[in-house]
Amino acid sequence: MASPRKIAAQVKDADLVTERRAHIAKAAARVFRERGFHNATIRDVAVEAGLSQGSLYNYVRSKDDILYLVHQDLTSGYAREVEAAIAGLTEPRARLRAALTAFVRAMRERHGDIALIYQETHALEPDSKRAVLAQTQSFIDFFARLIEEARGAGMRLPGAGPLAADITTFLPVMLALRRWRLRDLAPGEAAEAEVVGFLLRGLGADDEA
Amino acid sequence: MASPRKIAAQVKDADLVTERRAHIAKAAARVFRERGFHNATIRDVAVEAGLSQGSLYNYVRSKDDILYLVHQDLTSGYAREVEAAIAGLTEPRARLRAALTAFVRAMRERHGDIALIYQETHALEPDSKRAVLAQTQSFIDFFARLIEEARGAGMRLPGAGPLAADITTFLPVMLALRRWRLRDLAPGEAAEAEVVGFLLRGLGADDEA
Amino acid sequence: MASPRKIAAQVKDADLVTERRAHIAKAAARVFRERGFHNATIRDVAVEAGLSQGSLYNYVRSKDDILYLVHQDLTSGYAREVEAAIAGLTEPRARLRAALTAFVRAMRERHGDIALIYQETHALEPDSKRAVLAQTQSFIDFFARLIEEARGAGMRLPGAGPLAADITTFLPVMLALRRWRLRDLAPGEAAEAEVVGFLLRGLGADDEA
Amino acid sequence: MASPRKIAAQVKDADLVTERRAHIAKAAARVFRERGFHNATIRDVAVEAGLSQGSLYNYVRSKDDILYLVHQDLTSGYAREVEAAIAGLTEPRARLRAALTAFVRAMRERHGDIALIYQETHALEPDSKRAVLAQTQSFIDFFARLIEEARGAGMRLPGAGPLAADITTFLPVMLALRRWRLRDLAPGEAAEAEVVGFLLRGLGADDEA
DNA sequence: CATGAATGAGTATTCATTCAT
DNA sequence: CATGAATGAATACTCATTCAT
Repeated sequence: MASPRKIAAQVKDADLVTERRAHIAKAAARVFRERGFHNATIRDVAVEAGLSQGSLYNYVRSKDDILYLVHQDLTSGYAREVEAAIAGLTEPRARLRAALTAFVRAMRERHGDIALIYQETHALEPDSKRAVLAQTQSFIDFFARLIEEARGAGMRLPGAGPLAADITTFLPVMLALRRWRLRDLAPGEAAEAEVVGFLLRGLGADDEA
Repeated sequence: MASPRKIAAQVKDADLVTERRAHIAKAAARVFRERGFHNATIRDVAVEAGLSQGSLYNYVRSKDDILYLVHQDLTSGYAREVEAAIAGLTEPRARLRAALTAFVRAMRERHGDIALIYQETHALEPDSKRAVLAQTQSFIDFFARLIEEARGAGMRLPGAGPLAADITTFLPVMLALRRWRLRDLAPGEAAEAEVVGFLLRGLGADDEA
Repeated sequence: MASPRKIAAQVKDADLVTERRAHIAKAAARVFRERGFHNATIRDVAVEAGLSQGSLYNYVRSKDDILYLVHQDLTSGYAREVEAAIAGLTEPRARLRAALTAFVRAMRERHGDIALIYQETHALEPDSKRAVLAQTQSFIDFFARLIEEARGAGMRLPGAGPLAADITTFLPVMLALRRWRLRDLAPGEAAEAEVVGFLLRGLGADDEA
Repeated sequence: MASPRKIAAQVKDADLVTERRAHIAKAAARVFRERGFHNATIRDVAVEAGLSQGSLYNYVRSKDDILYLVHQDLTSGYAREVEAAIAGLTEPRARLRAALTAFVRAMRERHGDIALIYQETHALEPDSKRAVLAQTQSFIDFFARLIEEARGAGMRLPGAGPLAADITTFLPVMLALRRWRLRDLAPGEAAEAEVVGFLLRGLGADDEA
C-alpha cells in the first residue's frame, strides 16, 4: 500500500541491504526511544547496531533515512498484527471487532514505539513525512473499509460518520501517549476493554452490552 | 493549579519579567510551530520577539525555559477558554456539554499549538516535563469533576468508566494531530460536531438525539 | 614609590572615590580568591561590594582596573606590614632580621592573597602589569637597601650576591604557593622559622645559631 | 609515579592518540605562553597544531584536557632532565649536586613553561589539578630522597629541615617567575650559580667554598 | 550619583557526513 | 564491503560594558 519512499544504498547485494536495514531499524528504534531522535547520535545507532559509522552509511544516506526506516518498520509492524488478527475471519462484523481489539492491544503493548512515532514524525524531511503519512492513511482507509463491510453485513452503526475510521484509529493511541497517567490508573487489560467498549458505543453498535 | 516550575530571572522588575515572558512565549510558539523546537535557534526566537539574544537571556535561563514557557502559555490558554465557556452556567449537565464543546473547538482552532505540545513535550527537561504533565493532569481532573457532577445531577452516563475523563480530553486532540487528513475530509464545524457526538454516545448519554 | 597607574573615575568627590575603591578592592579580592579572576564576573564583585554594576563603573573603568586595584591593595598591604615591623628599630642588623621575619609571616598569613597575586598578575593589561611590577621592584629594592645597610653596620653576609634581595623576597612566597603541601607538613610557625633560618644561612649570616 | 588522570579519546588507535597528544601539548604550550590559557581559544590551539577543531576533539575532551596535557608534558619534561643528569652517577653527594644544578638550569632555560605552570595550574579542573599536584609532589619527594641519601653518605647538611626538599625545589623557580627582573640583573649562568650556592649554604653544606 | 536593563561580540563543544585505506 | 579518522558548520550561552532614567 502507498508508495514507500526509496532509499539509495551503496551496497549492491539487495538481500544484504534488506536484512541490514531491518537490523538498523530495530537498533535505532531502541536508541531513539531511549534518548529521543534529536539527542541520539549516529554513533549511538551504529554502536547499538553493531556496525561502524562508515558501514552504516553504506545502507542509509542520512539520519533522516534512519528515522524513516524506523517509522516504516514500526508502522508496518502494528498494521501486520491487525491484519494477522483478522486473517482467518470472514464474517465482516467479527472482522471489525477483531481488528479493533488487536489494534487497541498493539497500542498498549507497543506504547514506546507509538509514542516515538507521534513525537518524531514531524522531524522527518518532507519527502519522508509524506511517505509515512501515506502509510498511515492507508491504514485508516483499511479500517474505513472494515467498517463499511460490517455495515454492509447488516451491522447497525448509526454513529459512524465521515470520521469514524479516524476516530477508531486515533483514540487507542491514548494508551500510548497518556501512559504516564494510565499506568497508575487502570490495569492494562481493563483499559483496553474500556477503550474498545467506548469506541463501539460511539459508533452506535447496539449489540454491545 | 499544580505547581508551576519557577524560572529564575536576571531582571528584578517583576512586572516587566511577566510581560516580557508572555511576549517571548508567543514569539517562541510561532517559531517552534514553524521550524520545530530542535531546529529553531535561540537567535530565531530573539529576532521574532524583537529582542537581542542577550536580553532574551535576562528573562530566561535556557532554551528549555523557553519551551516550558510556551507549554505553560498554551496549556493555560485552552484551559482558560474552557473555563470561560462554563463560567456563567450552573446546571451540571449544561456545564459538561459546554466544556466539551469549547474544548473540541479549541483543539481545532489551536491545532498548531496543540500539535506543538504533543510533539515537543518529550523535549522538555525532566523538571519542566513534570510540571507540564502536572498541569495537564489538573485539566483532566477538572473534566473528571465535570462528569461526576453531571452524573450527580441525574445525567445517565453508563459508559463513563475510569478513563472517561482521559478519553474525553484525548479524542478531541485528533482534530489537531490528524489535521493533515481532516482538513480535506470534513469542514471544521462538522468535524467538531461529530467528535462531540461520538464522545457523548461513548459516555452513554442517551438524550443526545 | 614607583609610579602607580592612574585610574579615571566618573565621580568627582575624590574622598568618596578613594573610599569606595578601597572597599571594592577588598570585595574583589574575596571574590577573586574564591572563583579566580577569569571565572569571577563583574556582577559577583558588585554584589560582594554591595553596589550595583552601574555604580561600580563609576569608580572603575574596566575589569582590569579592578584587578589592578586588588594588586595595589594587596601589595601595599604586606609592604606596609613590613615597614611597620621595623618602624621603631634603628639598628640595621635588627632591622633586616625584623623585616625578614615580618615578611615571612605575612606570606604565610596572607597566603590566599599572595597566591592570587602570583596567579593573576599575568592577566593584567600591559600598563597595569608594568605598574604592579614596578611596585614589586620597589619592594625588592627596599630589601636590597636593608641588606646593604646591615652590611654597612658590620654584619657579615658573604653569601649575599647580586640576587640576595630577590631570593630573600621570593623564597618566603613558598609558604603561600606551596600551601597545598606545607599545610600537612609542618605547623605554621615552624615553617616560618625554617625559612628565615634558611635565608640567613644562605646569606652567610654566621651569628644565626 | 603518581596516578595520571586518564583522558578519554574518540580515536581507537592508541599510538596515534599518544603521538597526536604530544603534538597538541607542544602546540598548546606555545599558544598558552603567548596569550595565556583563558585568552587562548581552542581554535588558536587547533591552528597551531595544524588540526581542525573537530579533529582536536577526537583526542581531547575539553579545553581543560588540553591544559592538563600541557602540564603533564612540561612537568615530566624537566623531571626527565633532572633524572638524566644523575643517570650515570652513583655517589650520593654528587647526585644531589648534579640534580640541583640540572634543576636550576631547567628552571632558567624553560622559564616560559615554568611560568605557564605556575600561572595556570589554578585554572585546572579539580581532578586535573589533583593529578598535577600529585606529580609535583612526587618530584619533591624525589629530591627529599636525594637529600636523605647524600646525608646517609656522610654529607653534612645541618640546615636541612623538614622543608629542605620544598625549598630546594621552589627557590629555583624564581629564575622563571622573576625573569622580568633578573634578565637585566645578572647573566644567566651567574644567576644559576648564585642560586645553587645559596641553596647549598642554606642546607648547611660546608664544603661549598 | 545610583540603578539595572540592554546589548552583541565571543567561544567551547557537538555531530552528521565523507573518504582514504 | 568495512573501517574509523577527519572535518567544519552550527549553536546555546556568557558577560563586560553602556546608558537611559
